[in-house]
Amino acid sequence: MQRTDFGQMACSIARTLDVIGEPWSPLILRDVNVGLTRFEQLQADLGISRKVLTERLNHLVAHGVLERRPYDRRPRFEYVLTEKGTELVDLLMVMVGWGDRWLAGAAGPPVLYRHHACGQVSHVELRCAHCGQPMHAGDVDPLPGPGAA
Amino acid sequence: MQRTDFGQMACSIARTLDVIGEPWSPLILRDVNVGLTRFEQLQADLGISRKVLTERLNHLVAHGVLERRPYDRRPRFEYVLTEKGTELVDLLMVMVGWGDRWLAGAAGPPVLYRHHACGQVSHVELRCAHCGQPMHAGDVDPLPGPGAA
DNA sequence: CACTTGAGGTTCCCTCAAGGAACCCTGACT
DNA sequence: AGTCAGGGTTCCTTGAGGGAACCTCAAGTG
Repeated sequence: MQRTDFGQMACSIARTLDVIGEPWSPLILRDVNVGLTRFEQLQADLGISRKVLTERLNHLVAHGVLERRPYDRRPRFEYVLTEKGTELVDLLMVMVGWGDRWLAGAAGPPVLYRHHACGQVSHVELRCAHCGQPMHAGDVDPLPGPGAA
Repeated sequence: MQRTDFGQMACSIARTLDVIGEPWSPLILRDVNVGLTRFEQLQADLGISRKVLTERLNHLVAHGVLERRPYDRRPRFEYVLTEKGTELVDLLMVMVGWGDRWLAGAAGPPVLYRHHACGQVSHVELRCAHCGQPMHAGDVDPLPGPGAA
């Protein structure tokens, strides 16, 4: 697929895409996050080619997003999110928010999320980690960082 | 690319991927967001094939994420973010946050962001739009929504 | 013991998308 | 009329995704 190597670019967006930018990868993480952790479960739920599923899982394991671990004395394995992978779920939640708002149509969102802390059906909002105020497209200025090219 | 049609799935993640899941699309949005709005600018900055760039721009325009508009009496066009597209930048900011944290390495992040409201270099944090408390992977329960399959 | 079963892949072929270079079209400028 | 630049389009080659068939290992069954 991606013949251009995004991982070498001096851009955190490109680097993130190098890890989860291939087709199916975010959907695999979504499924793993809700407990579909085995090869057969993922293949059945997604309808993905077994070959591609193998490639994606290996890639995600190689990048430390998933951990492959045995769950039986037989050669059976499940894939679980690492801490690195768990934090990627934030990205999925933002995708859900945008998709719900702009793509759900008249039928409404296919899934709702109840927030444990308040018990309400809600969605994510982006805030500044420093001051807690909203932080969106026009609210920041980019500056060259230490890892700039 | 994506031969499987994610747009038809009853999942906001899959639907979002149908819009911006193809290779290069998030990087195009990143560039447009920082003012690289013309075909030649995008092609030069990204190093993307002209053919693929054409396809991506048409796709993003067709989905209402970008607007193509003339900026000269000659047939010259620029691509600008719609409101729908501007809200997608949230997704990019979360990708930046994750990439900075997990992929930047010893060199540190290539770009820093100063938040207008507080003036500090900061990053985004996900909060519940209802109660304002943190909202991450384990903080929600999914429920079937009105648009469920 | 041989036989079956199921998870977790691997191999094969086919099609179509990405990369890349060359080419084209249009309107302004000289 | 000739040139130039922006914004594409066309063509070919390579390689990734889809899909079906096949393989392997260990446990369970008779």
